[in-house]
Amino acid sequence: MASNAVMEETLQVLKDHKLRVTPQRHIILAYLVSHHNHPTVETIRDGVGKELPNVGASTVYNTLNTFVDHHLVVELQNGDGSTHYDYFGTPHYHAICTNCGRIVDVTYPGFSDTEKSLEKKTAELSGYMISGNHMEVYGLCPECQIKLGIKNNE
Amino acid sequence: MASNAVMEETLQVLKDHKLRVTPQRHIILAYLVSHHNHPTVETIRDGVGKELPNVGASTVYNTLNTFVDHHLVVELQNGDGSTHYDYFGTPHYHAICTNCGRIVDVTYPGFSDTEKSLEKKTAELSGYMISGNHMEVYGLCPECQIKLGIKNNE
DNA sequence: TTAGTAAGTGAGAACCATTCCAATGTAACT
DNA sequence: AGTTACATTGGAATGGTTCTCACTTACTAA
Ligand SMILES: [Mn+2]
Ligand SMILES: [Mn+2]
Ligand SMILES: [Zn+2]
Ligand SMILES: [Zn+2]
Repeated sequence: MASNAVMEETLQVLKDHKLRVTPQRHIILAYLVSHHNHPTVETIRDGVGKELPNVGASTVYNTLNTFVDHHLVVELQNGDGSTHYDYFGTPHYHAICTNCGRIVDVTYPGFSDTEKSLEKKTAELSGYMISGNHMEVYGLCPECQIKLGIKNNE
Repeated sequence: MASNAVMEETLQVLKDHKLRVTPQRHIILAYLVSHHNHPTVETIRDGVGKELPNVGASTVYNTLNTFVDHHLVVELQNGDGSTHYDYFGTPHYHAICTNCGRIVDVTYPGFSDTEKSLEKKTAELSGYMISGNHMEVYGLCPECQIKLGIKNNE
């Protein structure tokens, strides 16, 4: 469940974006703000089951699509067939395990400069009017390295 | 249709990867090598219709998945609902139009260094054993800028 | 405070890209 | 040429996402 502070913060975020404040939107956004597990729609429905026992799947999809349109949330595919969602409060990118699908956040000092530089170069070379980017790095997560016998469990 | 040189090149690529050389694989790979339009499965089936009039959809999917497994081809989503495929002979990344879905190739001198640096930092920070990355930049393509009245058609 | 209204919700049907299946065909090796 | 493991095919199945529409609700302007 989301803390009082998170509920206030998300209420303000919805208002700032001129989105109608419905219980569904408020609770789903609060869930995303307080969980960084890159959940699927199914995971989100389970996660908000206490507060929204009868929320429709279409409502969750509609809500998330609205958040994506307003750039509050980003979509991620990790190859397991369903879309994952991520509240994007602070800039970061993702490392995705090619074996188990685990998604972890990554950032480092200077990442923002790398990003800006990539966008600037892209604008010059392509003529596109840039609005954003996605960077993902693929590999085996530490657990899968052990599981597959590639790295010893020290 | 693919040139003789492309047919020889792709034949060798299949052999190098120890893939059985079937007409379907040979022709589909040749199509991808000689078309940089980031086609969907439907586009590919149309494109090889002359040489493979009765190719099954499942064969195209199987073939492409095999190529992806062997890192010959990468998958791209541009939000239009179906997957796009790209022969990845030379490293580059993509600018994707958020309005019409157009995908264009981008690269610049030093891009490879940016990539390597990102992968190295990611390995250090996440513990993942890195095998690759995807970088995408989003924005409005020049045509859509004009179409939407954001840029004047000079 | 109270309509009035545009927008959001929910259950289920529909959609459709992709995968699965079982039968048939074939590339590669001997 | 014979063997065999693998590839191809068309059709059925799958399943994540969108659509439909009757109902409800959050905002707004008297
Ligand atoms: Mn994240
Ligand atoms: Mn490309
Ligand atoms: Zn893993
Ligand atoms: Zn465009």
